[in-house]
Amino acid sequence: MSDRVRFAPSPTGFLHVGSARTALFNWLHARSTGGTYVLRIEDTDAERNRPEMTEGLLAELEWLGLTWDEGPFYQSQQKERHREVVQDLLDKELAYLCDADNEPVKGNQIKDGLAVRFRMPQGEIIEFEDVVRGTVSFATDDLEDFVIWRSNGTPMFLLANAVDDADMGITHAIRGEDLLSGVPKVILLLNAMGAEQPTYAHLPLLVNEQRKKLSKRRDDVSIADYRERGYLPEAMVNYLALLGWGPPDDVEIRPLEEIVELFAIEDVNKAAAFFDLKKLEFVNATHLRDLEKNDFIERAKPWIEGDATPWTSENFNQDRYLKMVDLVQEKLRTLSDLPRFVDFIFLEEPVEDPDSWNKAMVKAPFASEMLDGTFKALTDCEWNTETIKEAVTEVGESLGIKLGKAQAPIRVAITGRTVGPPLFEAIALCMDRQTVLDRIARARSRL
RNA sequence: GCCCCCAUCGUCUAGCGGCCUAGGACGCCUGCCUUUCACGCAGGUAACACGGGUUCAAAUCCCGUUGGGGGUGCCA
Repeated sequence: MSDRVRFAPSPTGFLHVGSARTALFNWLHARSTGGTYVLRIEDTDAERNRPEMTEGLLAELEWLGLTWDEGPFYQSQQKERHREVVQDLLDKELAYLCDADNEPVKGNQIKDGLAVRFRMPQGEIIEFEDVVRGTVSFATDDLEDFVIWRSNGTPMFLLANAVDDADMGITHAIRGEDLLSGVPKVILLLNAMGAEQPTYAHLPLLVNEQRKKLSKRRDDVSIADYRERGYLPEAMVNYLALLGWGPPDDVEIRPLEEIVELFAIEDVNKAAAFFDLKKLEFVNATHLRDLEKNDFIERAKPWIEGDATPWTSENFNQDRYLKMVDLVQEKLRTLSDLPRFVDFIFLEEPVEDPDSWNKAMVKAPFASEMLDGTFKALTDCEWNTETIKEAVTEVGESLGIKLGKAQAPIRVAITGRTVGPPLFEAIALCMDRQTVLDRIARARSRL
């Protein structure tokens, strides 16, 4: 029989990077073993459960390419089944009723206003084999009776989780280590139901710089935010796969299809992993660079066409943009970097970066001579990359400075920044002479 | 407090008793290239937490210590 795994998030309204990693590892296990990947929404907490909360979750999973084979199933729809199991446990006296003060109440019938607690056996050792952690064991003496049915008539997570996994024939429970200590209770529940227990695999937690579990409150954990900040889904899953697992051939940057071939849940390691934005940026930049040009253009559209662009749609020029793509694609770390690499060709005046101005103009004693000389040289030269480069080079040489330094004031005058695309190509291909001369003159007048 | 888990460069990892004077990647530093750079290339920095065992041999096995994390809800 083939493996059945599930990703079982609670509907918190967005997809967390830690959850995404769990989803990914489940998905990888299913795909690499020919198993089935089920999506189940654990929405037993009625107060927090609103249908729109799951929409974003599903959208982000699809964006990442982690599509499911079955589901989404909603745990809340199994309520009657859950009730049946709880009642059965009451009948067998493996559970008991209790009131709001946790005082036991006589009776063996589920009743509104009363919760149901599972009776923890004494003197037992619960032991299980975790695929990533090895043998793990708990003494029931350290565990307490726990609620399986709320007084408001809804099942608790442990109960619903155990019942649903059993009913759905889940063979492998792959999830975060934060759920490890709940396992003995689930095993007790499964035993009481006479159900088989799945194989467990507890993934190492994703942590922040303080080595604490990534949290919604203090850390950037929303997959949607990363999407909006210009990260590619293939980069996200690629990076996430590297947290807690490593490719046997040391090739880290690669497509998901290859990771599927190499992945094995047994190879996942135990230690918590720091979510390193720097490395994510590197992975993203690499995937961005590897994009075929048309694909890049397609993916970049939201950053080029929306209302949020620094230029107006009338000033945008598609032909010039397409020429710029060749010059900037390899330099970007995220797609959100794109606008500021190309904005100067579409704006009336370049955006002025104060640091750049200070560095290339104020602190460079030759800045005004460079601007004057270049203005003159560009007034009547031919308009192509080589002649423009030559002109700037010559002006620089006449002042005794190399091109690297000489181009800086020109770059800042025209683009507003010291960092940007190759300057002469951008000017020759995407700007007209008058605009360039105007910008040089304007910068000169401000020195 | 109690229970559970974890421990290789700053970070992510390779290593599963000898191939390890510990490999790769990110970051950082240096140099080269050069039209800036967030591109490329070549180098460099840097780790087996500590203490006991076991063994001819330990990063790899065992025990302890220390450190870190997680869990201990009528949240999931």
